Amino acid sequence: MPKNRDHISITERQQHLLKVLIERYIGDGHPLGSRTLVKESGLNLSSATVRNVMADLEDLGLITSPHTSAGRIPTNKGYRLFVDSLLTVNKLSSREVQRICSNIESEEDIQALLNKTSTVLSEITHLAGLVMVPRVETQSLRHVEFLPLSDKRVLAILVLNNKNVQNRIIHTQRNYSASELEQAANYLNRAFTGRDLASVRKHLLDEMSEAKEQLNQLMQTVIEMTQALDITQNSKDYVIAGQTNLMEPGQLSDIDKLRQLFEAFNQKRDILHLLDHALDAQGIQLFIGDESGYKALDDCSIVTSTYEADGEILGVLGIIGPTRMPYDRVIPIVDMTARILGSTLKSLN
Amino acid sequence: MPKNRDHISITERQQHLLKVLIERYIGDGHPLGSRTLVKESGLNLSSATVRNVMADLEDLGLITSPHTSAGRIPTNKGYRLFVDSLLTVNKLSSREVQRICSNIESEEDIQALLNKTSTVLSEITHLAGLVMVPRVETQSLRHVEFLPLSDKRVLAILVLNNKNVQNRIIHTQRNYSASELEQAANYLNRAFTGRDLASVRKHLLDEMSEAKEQLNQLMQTVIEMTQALDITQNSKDYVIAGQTNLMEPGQLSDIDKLRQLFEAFNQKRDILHLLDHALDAQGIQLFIGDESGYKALDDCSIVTSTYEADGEILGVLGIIGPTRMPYDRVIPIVDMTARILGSTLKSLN
DNA sequence: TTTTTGCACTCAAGGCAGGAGAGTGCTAAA
DNA sequence: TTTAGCACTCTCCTGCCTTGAGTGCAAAAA
Repeated sequence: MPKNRDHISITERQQHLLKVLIERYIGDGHPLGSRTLVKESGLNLSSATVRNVMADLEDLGLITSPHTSAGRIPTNKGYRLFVDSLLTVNKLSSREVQRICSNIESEEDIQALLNKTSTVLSEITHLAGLVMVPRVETQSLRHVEFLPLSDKRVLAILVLNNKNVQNRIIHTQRNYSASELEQAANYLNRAFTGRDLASVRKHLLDEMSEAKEQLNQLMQTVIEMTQALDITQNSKDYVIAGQTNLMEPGQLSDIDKLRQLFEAFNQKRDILHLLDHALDAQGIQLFIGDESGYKALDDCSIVTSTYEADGEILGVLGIIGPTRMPYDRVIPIVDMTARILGSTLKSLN
Repeated sequence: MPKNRDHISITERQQHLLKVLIERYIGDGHPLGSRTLVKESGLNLSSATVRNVMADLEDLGLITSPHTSAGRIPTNKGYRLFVDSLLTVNKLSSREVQRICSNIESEEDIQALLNKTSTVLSEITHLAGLVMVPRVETQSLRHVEFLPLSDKRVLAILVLNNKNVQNRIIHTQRNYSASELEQAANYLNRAFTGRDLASVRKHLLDEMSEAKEQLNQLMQTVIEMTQALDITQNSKDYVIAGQTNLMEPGQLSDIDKLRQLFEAFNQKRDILHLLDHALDAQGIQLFIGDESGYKALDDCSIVTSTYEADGEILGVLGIIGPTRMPYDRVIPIVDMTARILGSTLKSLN
């Protein structure tokens, strides 16, 4: 994750002009020339002076020109400096907060909740919304159920808190009868309801490490069912909404880039890696352009925030859009949405 | 569903030339002029004669020219005539059949199975694959489970045959205790396991219509749980794969059209309506261009087939792509995939 | 009557030149 | 350090011309 934190020190004036340039460019997408910039900046300078400043900023790698005589646009490095030290984020209007709340809080099914959150993010920002599903290992067990299938397989159904129902097929050493499985499920339900998955699993694995022969029939069954709790496998996933916003005229115009991006969405792998990274850091995180390290995301920025309940990080959500996006609006929106989702999840238990 | 079946009668020669023109156009995407067409056709005619024929075909609305002096391309009506009476479908090579089989049959989870089927369809045709999830009402009940939630709500979990696990939250008249719900579930499991959902529901509704007071406590609970079986609500869904194939250079090139199409995919509504229509007719169904009746699909053709097991139609699958697609290849692929999915689903029970 | 030949016509696309507009970099003066 | 002046460089648009592919029509040939 190459992040240019090598603290470039630039003068007040350079800062101010860079800020104005980026804000303006984000606004209308046109490269800024010295003439327009000096007018916009409110400074009492000639365009020639501004030209010199711009040349310096270009030397620092903060802005660039698409071609001779076309004005300047920010580079990724420029955006990075901008969001790190120049950006003034507006607080959300209470109307917008209200809008997010009312959309999210009405959902009672967890899948619908995540979908809705993603949709709200995309609609309010006109970008694509991403919501990673809450980490399963932090969720607590509410109920388990096992059904025998043919060929030494068992269908395991886990109900977690938040009405989150998971099911998977596990392969066992031998066939089990319905009543054996029922007993095992009863035992698990009695002993572990309300405990989080990770600790349940750990407890059972510890038990397994004791000499197997000493365990009675029931416990052996229970132990074998433990694999149903191995949620590391397919638990990582995310929900996306509003991809089509990225196809709007003003946005990413190169169809080939767009295709690569959509392929990344479908593959999910790269996006999940990225979200995983964002999960490690608490709070807001930005990936600008190639900072993400994935080629398909080169022309994109991703703004994420972890969401949490009771101080525990449950997952991460955010938006993805072109590098040229209104960061000052997007950042507080992502932040607020994460808070609301966190508290909604909490109240859902 | 406006389908031009007003049997246009055209001469042998017209047919032959139309066939060659369409095949060629599907091949390379360039409009055909009289010169090239006569060479391609193998007929011993001058280009002028062919020009006259082409003029006639244009009058009949079967071909059109994008602009003066640009050769001719098929209209939707032309494609329709082509697939209805001119098309010679190749049988699939056993290698391709093998490819479909080996990909599909290895899946044991129903969701994974549908995803895989969709993916195979898209990969083998280089178009987007669609698979509608099997109609729930034809599936049989394997197991039910009810868990009490707060606020007069109950979480219902239905396990259908095919390892298909569904869950939904239902709102009840009053709060139920865990043991009440357990009894109700036990009753249902004992009485109805193996029967298909529609008949279970009907049976219970009949029972309900009897004077309510006469029912004992247990049966009243059972009756109230019936709503969990009301699967008409959110059961309709489909799986799509390979959308990005439609963004490939040769395919739909207009980004705005593409956006509308992707929006239709996300909305799901229109696509589901269309698939529903295809469900009514047994076997292969084609919608060419605006025949579908949905604006977003104007430049697309959809090839679908119902899939079935034991003579019962379970659902529908197919592909979607530009009107200019290799129908002779696509049709047998869709057909074969439907057969294989049907038999795989059957063996999954 | 059908097919062919010959010819005028149309249109898209590509190449080329010229002008306008926007913007730059450099140098010399303030 | 800032400014003014100026030459220069691009893109973009416009108009113009040419080329090539293809059409439609009418008269001649089969």
